[in-house]
Parts: sequence; C-alpha cells; structure tokens
Amino acid sequence: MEEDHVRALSGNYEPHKVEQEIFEFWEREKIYEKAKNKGEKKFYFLDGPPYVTNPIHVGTAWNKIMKDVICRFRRMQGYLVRDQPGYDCHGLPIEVQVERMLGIKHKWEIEKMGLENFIKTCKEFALKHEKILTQQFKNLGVWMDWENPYMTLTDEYIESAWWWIKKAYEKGLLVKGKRVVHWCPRCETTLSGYEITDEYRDVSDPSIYVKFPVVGKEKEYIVIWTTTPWTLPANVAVMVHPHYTYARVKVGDEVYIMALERVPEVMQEVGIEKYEILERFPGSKLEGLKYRSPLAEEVPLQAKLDEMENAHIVVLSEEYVTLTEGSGCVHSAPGHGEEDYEVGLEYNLPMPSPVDSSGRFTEEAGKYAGLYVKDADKIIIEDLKRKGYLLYSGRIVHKYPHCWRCKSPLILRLTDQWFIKITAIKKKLLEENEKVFWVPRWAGFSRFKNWLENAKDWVISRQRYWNTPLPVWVCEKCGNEVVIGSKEELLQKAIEVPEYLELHRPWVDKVLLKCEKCGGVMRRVPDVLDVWLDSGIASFASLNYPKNEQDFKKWFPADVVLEGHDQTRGWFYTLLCTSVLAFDVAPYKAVVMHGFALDAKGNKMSKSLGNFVAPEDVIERFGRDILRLYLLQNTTWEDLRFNWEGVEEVQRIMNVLWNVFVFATTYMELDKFSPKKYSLRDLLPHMAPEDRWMLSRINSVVKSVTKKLDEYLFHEATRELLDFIVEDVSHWYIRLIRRRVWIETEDIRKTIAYAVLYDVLKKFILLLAPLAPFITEKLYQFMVRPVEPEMPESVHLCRYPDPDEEFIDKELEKMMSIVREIVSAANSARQAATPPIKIRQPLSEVIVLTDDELVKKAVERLSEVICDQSNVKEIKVLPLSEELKFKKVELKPRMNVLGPKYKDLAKRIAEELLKVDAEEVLRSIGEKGTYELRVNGRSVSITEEDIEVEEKVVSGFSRAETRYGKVYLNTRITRELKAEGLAREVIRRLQEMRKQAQLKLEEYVRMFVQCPSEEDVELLNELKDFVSREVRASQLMILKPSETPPKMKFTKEWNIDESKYVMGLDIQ
RNA sequence: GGGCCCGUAGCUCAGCAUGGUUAGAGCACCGGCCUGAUAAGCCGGGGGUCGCGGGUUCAAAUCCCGCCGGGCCCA
Repeated sequence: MEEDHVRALSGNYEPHKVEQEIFEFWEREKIYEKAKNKGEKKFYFLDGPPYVTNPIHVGTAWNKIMKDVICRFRRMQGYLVRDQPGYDCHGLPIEVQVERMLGIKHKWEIEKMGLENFIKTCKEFALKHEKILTQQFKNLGVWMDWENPYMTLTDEYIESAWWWIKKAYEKGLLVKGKRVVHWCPRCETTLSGYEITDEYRDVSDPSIYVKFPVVGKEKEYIVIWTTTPWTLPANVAVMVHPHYTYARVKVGDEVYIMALERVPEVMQEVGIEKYEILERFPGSKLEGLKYRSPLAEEVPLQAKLDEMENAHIVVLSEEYVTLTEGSGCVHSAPGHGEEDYEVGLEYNLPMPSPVDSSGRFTEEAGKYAGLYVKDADKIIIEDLKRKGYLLYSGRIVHKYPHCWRCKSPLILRLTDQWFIKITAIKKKLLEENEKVFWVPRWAGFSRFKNWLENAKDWVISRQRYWNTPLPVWVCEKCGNEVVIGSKEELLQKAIEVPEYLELHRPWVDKVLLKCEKCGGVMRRVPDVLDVWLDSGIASFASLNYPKNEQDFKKWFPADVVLEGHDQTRGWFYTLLCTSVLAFDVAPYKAVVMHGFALDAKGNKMSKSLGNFVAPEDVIERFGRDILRLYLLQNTTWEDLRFNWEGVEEVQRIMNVLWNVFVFATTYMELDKFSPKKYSLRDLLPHMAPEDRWMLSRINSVVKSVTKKLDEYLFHEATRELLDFIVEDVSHWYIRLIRRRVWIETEDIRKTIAYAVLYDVLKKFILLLAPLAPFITEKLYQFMVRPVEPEMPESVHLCRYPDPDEEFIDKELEKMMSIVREIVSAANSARQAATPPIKIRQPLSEVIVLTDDELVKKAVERLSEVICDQSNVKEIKVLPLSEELKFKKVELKPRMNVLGPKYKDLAKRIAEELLKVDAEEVLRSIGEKGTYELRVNGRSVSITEEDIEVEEKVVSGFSRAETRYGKVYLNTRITRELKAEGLAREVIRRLQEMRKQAQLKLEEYVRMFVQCPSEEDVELLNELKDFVSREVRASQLMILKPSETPPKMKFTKEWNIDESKYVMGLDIQ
C-alpha cells in the first residue's frame, strides 16, 4: 500500500488566518474536551481568581498564558489536569463601582435605598464582568474549563468559607476583640492592609511639640511630638526607650524632659538657642512618671484619665521609640495607634477612642464633640497655645494613608473586630513553606519566609455588604454566640427563614436562631468577611469541600499556583494560612511568582497615562502565538517592559520558523517523501556527521526543554526553542543539507536529510505546542497528520516527546560548535585578504593550527562541513609548532631605546637586526633574556625592550582567529579554481533569472551565456556540464563576444567583476 | 523607615551562585558578502564609567559595605 507523502506548505505566515482556522478546528472537533479527559495521573492546577472589575491587560494575559502552558504541558505528559478557572466576585471595589452606577455617595444611602437592590446590582455586575473576562481569556487561546469556573459568590463557595470559619472557631483561633484598624471615615469600614499600601501619598500635616506638665513639679514638662493633634484627646501615656539616655534640659525657667540625642535638633527646630543640660539618665528611670493632660479642661475624658493611676504615665518600649525624629518621648493613644495599642495592652492602660465611625469626635471629647477629627487639629493647636502647652507648631510633608476609593485620609480607630490568630500557627506556616517548590527560589526562602516571620493576626471582619457574611449569630438576650458552618446547619437551627434565601446580606440577616442557652432570639452580627478570605480558601472551596469530600481527597493539595509578585503577601499567604489552619499542610506543592507588565519605560500601564496596551491590540497586529511567545520569553519573575520592537522580533523568528517548514515540505513533496517508510535507526549507519549532530541536538533540546518546563522556567524553555529553530535548524542544518535535497535521483543521502528533518520538525512542533498552540497545531495538521494518520487528531492530544538518549552525543555537539567557529573564521579571513575574496570563489585549503585534541577531532570528523561551508577544497589541522610556515616574524628596532643606549652604534645595530633570523632572536630572548648580536666585530646584548615584534602572514595566506585556534586560508587562485568561481557566478545569476521568470523548480529550459572575452569562454566551457546541471538547462550555449545570441524570451545583462555578460533563458 | 528583587551597548537581555584571557548575544545603524525556503542569513565596523562610591583580593560585572534610581511587599 502506498503511504501518502508530505505536501508542500506554501505562502507566508499569516497568524490571523492560522488562528481562526485552528479555533474553528478545535471547536468543531471538540479537541479541548478530548484533551481534558485524556490523562491518568492527577494534576491539580489552581487558578488565582482575577477580580471581576476591569478588562484584562497585558499582565493578566501573561499570567493566564503561563497557566495555559502549564496545563497543556502537563496534559501532554499524560496528566489528568484540573484546570478550573476562578473569579473573585466580592468586595469593596465592586461596591464602589455599583455605588457610582447608582449615584450613591454615602454608606447610609445604601441602606436607605434597600440592601436587596444594592446586592442584586453587585451580583449582576460581577456576573457580567465574569463573562467579559472569560471571553478575553478564551481569545488568548487559553484552555480552561470555562463552563465551570469557581466563583466566590455562590452559596456553595460561601459555605466553604463558613465551614472554615467554624473550624477556626472550634480550634479557638477565631477571636472577637478590640483592634486598632485603618478606618475610612467616609466608607465607614475598616480597610485591609492590602487596600492601604497603594495609597500612601504625600500630605502636609501639622508637626507640633507639646509640653505635658509633670505631676508634683513646677514648670517641668515631658516634651512630645506629634503630627496628629486630633489624637491628643485620646492620649493615655508617653512611651520612652528604656536604654536610651534622656535628659532634663533647662530653658529659661522651665525644665524639659526628652532624649539627650534629640536635644540639639529639637531645640533648633523650635528655635531655642540657649539651653542647659541639667541631668542625664536612662529612659527606664522615667517609668511610671505621672503627668497631667494639657487638655483636661476641654476634654472630660482627659480629666478622667488624670485621676486614674494607670493613665498619663510614662511607659517603656524598646520597639516603638526611635531617635530618628521627634523628642524620644512618644505620645501614645492606644485607641488610635497599633503600636500604642500593644503597649497599652502590656501596661493594662485604658484605651479610649472618642471618635465615631464617621470620623467625628464623640461626647467624651467634650469641647470637640461633633467635629471631624482633621478639622479639630487647628482648634486643638490653638487651645494648647493659649494655655501655654505648645512648644512649637509647624508643618511637615509626609506619607499618610488614604482610602484608595474615595481618597479620604484614613484614621486609626480602636474597634471591635473578628480576627484569626495567625500568630498561633506561625511556626507551622514556616515549616510548611519549607516544603514548597518556589520559583524563583528566593521568592519563597527570602521574601515569603521573611513575611511569614512577621505574620500578625488577621482581621477578617468588614463593616460592608457585598461579601461573604460572617456566620456568627448572637443572642439578643444573653449574648451567647454561635458559629454556623453550613446552610444546612443554619436551616436546622433557624426559627425564622425568609422566603428567598441566599447566603448574602440582606437575606441571611433575616434568618433568626433560637438561643440554646436562654431561648432568646439570635441575630447575625452585621459584619462581612475580608474579601481576601474568599480567594484564600480557594484550594479547597473550589473543590466544594467539605460537601464534596471525594474530590478533595482526589485533588488536594494543588500541584502548582502561579501569580504576580504582589501576591507573595496576598494570595500565596492567605492560601497557606487557611490550609494550615484547617488541615495542617500547605495547599500547594509549587508556587511560581511572575513579574508585572509595565510600559517600555518601566512605568505602570494605565489608561490615564495613555501608555496602556491591551492584549487585543497585540493580537490584532501580530496574532496570539506571537503575543504568547513574546510574553513567555521574558524572565518569568522579572517585570516585563512591553515594547513593540520586541514583539516584532518574535514575529521575525516566527517567519523563519514558518519558512523552515515551507522549505522542508516543498522538497519532501517534490520527492514524495513518506516518513513511515524509513526508520532513523536503519538509516543511522549511512548518516553524515551533521545528521547525527542534528539528531543529537533535537534530543538534547527535548531533554532540556522538558526539564525547564517541569521547573516552570518558561522563559528559558521559550528562548531555547526559538534559538534552536533559528540557529540550529534554519541557519545551519538546512544550509548543510541544501545541496543534498537538490539531488534529482533517488539517493539515500537525500532520504536521510528528509528523515532527519522530519523527525526534528515533528519533535519541535510537539515541544512548542504548549507555548504556541495555534501554529503548532497548523503545522501538525499539515505536515504530520496526513502522513501519519494513526497519530492523535490534534497536536495537543500527543505525548510530549521523550528524549532519545541514544542519539545524544554531547561531544559531537561541541565539535559542531567548534566547526561553526572555524567556518566563520575562514569567511572572515576571506574578507581580511587583499583584495577580499568572495565566498563564491572556491579556494584550495584552510589550515587550522591547534594542539587541542577535540578541535583536531572536530576538524577531521566534520571536514566536509567545513569545506562545504567555507567553499574550500581541503581542510588541514597542524600543530601550533607548524605555525611558522604561515607567518613571518619581523623585528622592528626601537630606535628611541637603542639610540640613547648605543649612541652612534645604534644605526648599525638596527641594520643588523633586520638581517638576522627573527625567530632565533625571539627564541634566545625567550630563553636567556638576551640575544647576542655581532656588530662591527663586537657583541651587543639585545633585550626585549630594544625591539618590537610584528607578525606577518606569509603571502598567499590570510588569517583569522577563533577561541579554538588560528585559521589560515590559502588565497592562491589557480586557473581551475578561477574557472569554478566563474561558473558559480554564472550559475548564481541564471538561478536568479529562473526565479524572476517564475520557472518551476524542476523545469528545464534552453539558456545562453555570452562572455566578454575568449578566455572566459574557455574557462566556462571547462565546466559547462556542471553549470547546465546546476541551472537545469536543457541546452546551454556559451558564446563569444563576437557571436550573436539566439532570441530568447528572457535576457539580461550582468556585471561580474566589472565585466559585462549577457544571459538568456527561453520560457516555454 | 524596613524586607526582597532589578540596574551590563541606542533598545531587549545573557554572564554574577563556584572572582581569572580582550564583558557577550539579538535588534537597530553603517560597509561588504551570500541566497531557488526565508521580509531571512554570513563577515566586519561603530557603540560599554557593567548605576555610583568604598572595601576584600595578585585579580571584581561577579564577593562585602554604603549610596542613588526603579519595581513589589510591609510600615
């Protein structure tokens, strides 16, 4: 039975056409579905859920493309891959967008309009954007289970969160307590740390020094510094460092207490020139020192604190007192500062926070009640000044956190919050992290580890609406609390359930429970959960755990997660926390961290800056495979600076790739090559060294690329593959086999070239398939499937190739790289010759001088490659000691040295030096340090300094150097060589004319060449057969200048070395 | 202010862990060459304070310290 043969691929690479065609093919043949269910060993890829607000940008595309590479690669390795995408659907950002859509400006308006409507709008918004994002991801060629994403807004997902909260509660790790949190007075909610860090911006604030009068002393004060005067009504203590030196400083008739080291700077800042240090002592001496509030008259709270024993005293802190700014005595308001709060706990201080949720002072603040805190600053300063407690008032520009959404300055407020005691499981977090495979390593073992070591308790409650509700119900009567772990449990315990129930506010708020302790009615606390908890539980919530225990057992933990470096402290962290808390193990085996996509200058891309590039823009101009490869070749964990030239470079490479296939298939079709007829192993004994080299290379690449993808080094794998197809296949192997594929008869050398090329290209397609799924599918469908119909119907259903170790010959690869350098040197020597010699002109020999055994071996084994590629008849290797045959050493006397030394004899010495054997002079100097020169009957000692050495290549040779030795090129052109050179000049031009005349490759036509001289006619006639064969001339006439050329359809005049030739060919 | 990462040719980057010929590649530019797959390729040229400063060393792009600029995270 006749096997079908390879057909010629034609035309240029047109990505859009290819991609459209492949999209349709995948869709029609349901290739994704087939690939998805094919594998055996499980592989759990866990998608970090993108937030469903904005359309994707280049960075999001990069992220999903790398994930796609993982899934495709693992599938080809035979894994059953869990590839569920995820979407992060809750949270303040959506609330903000919805508020904007609804024209709402304040939190209370939401409740006024009705929560139900608001939540419904949020949900619609999330679902709508989920669809947009999915469409965008699909368009990149990303294969995921788009029909079944996990979404954090479903009841099932929320139930997983509830289960986890209950688990934490049962372990005693869910705690209600006071916490100082960043609070937005406009949004009236706490913000997570993540939400704050983006919005530290420079603002101008007051900078004041205040005097706190010491109890029992006349005119003695503790001096504190603050930039938030509005926190003074909540002042409870002053912190000092126990080991720093403090001083009592006399200024006029007053005494100030402050850190000694700070005295000069503070005095300068407040403008005091004359002062005197009265006493020095360690800060620890100040512990317990009682002072009076400077605002006792204005603020009832302060007056009350004055009366208390454990308030308005000096406390010690090693951690929170520094000498870089202020006075070294730190105003401490535990209700308005995290550090203050911690010290407050330690000293059992009262912790007033006389500010309400909208940032206004409460009644406790007396005179200031009702004022917005920032507005109170001015009045407080005035009051202090009036009362003589203000030492200095200025302004300072510093970074201060703002609400990312409404830009209000945030305040720190002591509030009741729910939190998870991460500190209790910190050790285990660190332990589990040790077991994770991090890419790059330092991301896990420097950055993430460092972060874990500083882990704090996690405040998980929020005072908002569109989030997972906190599943805690509290008894109105006795305060008893119950934590609910599922919808089922909720319904079981409910005494009242609304008609419609989904696990969002407001419906869930309407569920009332009966208190088991007192029989009272229990209501849910109004808080919702931090949106970071939603994505943080994805490792098991996406598996629908605990409802679906089987899936959990099957898949958990994830084999890999991959996100940008902002997630080191975000998702990577919350994932680890939730899993370690619930299961005592890390939720992932490998974590890959990637960079951000920035603009060409390294700035963030943003629509407002006008530097935003959408992935769709790139697709429109270049196509999906090019976008993918461009992104993938960037060092994974480094930021990507998007630039269009870089994309163009990838496009050029893809053009070369395409043309490699055009070349290969064109000749394979001409010869009706059918790969299944041959086995590489059978052909092996007949192979040329370059064939074996090519096979070694592809198998080395298979091995190396597989390892790189196994370790998630996408950029290294991408670069290696592209480099391989361009350098090794296109630039080298195809050049080497070109003459072989032109052989017209059946010939084993040609067959081998096809067989090797076919094998290499097929493997290459498979290797590249996960990275560039469209073009590889196209080439597979075109070149492989028709001739090997038993292969899978899609490249993405194939097995990733295994390296054939038998073919790998590292020594041969090394030898070929040596040979490539030698060829390059030989060509360089042609150019260095005077006059330069064209490559088309054959030469007699190249000589490599080396003592290196491998170089010698390389030249011997690959001599034909060198001769062919450098167009010489012979290649020789000689030991270094033979080099003197090809170079002359000449001595140049240094007259400026000899002159002063030998005066009038110098001239004679110079003359003699030029006569003697230079080699011998150098040898003697090399051995003894001097050379004894006879001049006018006396002996003169010539040393190194007296001469300059010049090396000259002997005439008839040209030289170039390589890392592996010097290369000499024989530049003598014999009559025979000249004839061949001329023949090749003529051939080249006739070929060009064939191409211009659009003759078919295999077509034979009549031709003539009219030479400018009799001599040329003679020369050319010697190689007439050769020329005819090369240009496929049915008849070749070589004419003298005097003869009249026959009439032919296509004639042309050419200049060869300044002489005019006329050539013609007869088109049928 | 702290942690981690990055800074090498006009541009994109490799080299740095294990210090050692003249610091490389691709792109772009210029000159020459080659070409019946190639809008490709080859040879050569120009182009570098290896962010800056100090230290260790016979020797530093590489190791150490400090600083500057950028990114992320934390405060």
